[in-house]
Amino acid sequence: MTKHQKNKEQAILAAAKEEFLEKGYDGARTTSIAQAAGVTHAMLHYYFKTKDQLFERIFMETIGVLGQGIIEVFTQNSKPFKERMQEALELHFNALKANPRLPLFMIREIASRPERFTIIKNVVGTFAGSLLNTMQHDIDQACESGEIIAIDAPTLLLDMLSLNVFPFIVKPVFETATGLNLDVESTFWEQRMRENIEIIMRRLTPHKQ
Amino acid sequence: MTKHQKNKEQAILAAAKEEFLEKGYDGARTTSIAQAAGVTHAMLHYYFKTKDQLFERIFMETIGVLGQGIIEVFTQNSKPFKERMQEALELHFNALKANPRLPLFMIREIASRPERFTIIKNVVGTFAGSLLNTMQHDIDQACESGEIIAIDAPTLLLDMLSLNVFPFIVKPVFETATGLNLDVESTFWEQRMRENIEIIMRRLTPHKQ
DNA sequence: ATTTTTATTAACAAGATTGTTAATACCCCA
DNA sequence: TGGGGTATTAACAATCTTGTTAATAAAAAT
Repeated sequence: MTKHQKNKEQAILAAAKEEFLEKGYDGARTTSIAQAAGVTHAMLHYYFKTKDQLFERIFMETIGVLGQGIIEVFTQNSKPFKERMQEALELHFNALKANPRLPLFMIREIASRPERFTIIKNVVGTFAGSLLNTMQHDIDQACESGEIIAIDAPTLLLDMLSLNVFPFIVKPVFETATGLNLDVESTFWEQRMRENIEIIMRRLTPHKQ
Repeated sequence: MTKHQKNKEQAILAAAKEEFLEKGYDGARTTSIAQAAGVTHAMLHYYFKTKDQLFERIFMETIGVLGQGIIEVFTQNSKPFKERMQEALELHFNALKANPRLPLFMIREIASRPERFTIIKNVVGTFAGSLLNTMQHDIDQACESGEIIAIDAPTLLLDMLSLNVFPFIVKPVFETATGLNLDVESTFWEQRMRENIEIIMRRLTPHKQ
């Protein structure tokens, strides 16, 4: 681990992340990654034997972010349910805002070559299982106390994910279609987060008609 | 247009649609398409000069479905706003259910090579513009009569799209992660559609607290 | 029936893309 | 200072992929 190596290896990783996130596995070119990293493409194969290996590395390093926020909030128990829900939505949304291209990247890769990702079966499977258990338990409790109306945990989770994740997925489409850049429309994301919270709160709150 | 030709050309188109939807432009192989269609790959280039041309054809033939339902309902004016909203959600959701892989396909392609799709700038741009105008007008009207609470048309449209489209986008991820097949879980989609309608209704309805 | 157009095939060509290798430079430590 | 490992490079090789072409078959037209 000399000084030389670290720099170049890091440069390759950074360039690879950029390229894979942008173009996907199939669209990415190892030569293009090497060029962007400022190294010969033989160097790329020196540090990472194959394109697959390099991809795997990037994929595994980035997958954790997707459930961030939601998971944290539901492993620590305090506060009323709706407050925690609101916090979960905020944390999750902000995690996505910091990594806006991740959701599409994950979905695209898994959809293109599902057979490749049998690993995530275990990861996601057990993780989501325990998250849903906790959620359902908390829901039932909040429901009994009259804080919220009844709802399935999987249904609620999909509601939350749909609202929070989808805007980031269509971001490129929207920007291509309108020519606008959502990130400079500084109020957009703030507004969107508030809207999502509003929707979920209204979904959960018992209303006297 | 002899008998020969039509069969093979159709076979190529069908195989191409399957391949492009499954693997995306970059992952698709013209040889693989030709093979699936049962023709030599020279034939593919005979009917469709290039891979690009074949892709363009598929893309244009399928893009129309995405806004289906929502557009129809908001170009014909009758019934109260919430009823029309419900109908729009149902029609749109069913259009997606009939073409479940389309949303991810579109998003993936546009995200990978936005420069290629400057065409859609005009199509989507003008289309969405007029749709949003109509929607906003109807919203304002329903709002004045006290049927619903105030909301921006773009906000509401993104709410609807998030809820309706996202489940189809994560379908492959979900199925890879769980090993389940959502289409045989016959109640899932029906349930999801009802949930989306419920959410939007609650979002729009003025509640006496 | 003969000519002309269309469909089809097999073989080939150009270029891109991933990956290897053998030679060379660099660095650290004894 | 010199030896052993690590880093780096340029050149090469194999394969894959798209696209062409020239020859042939089939169909249509006159």
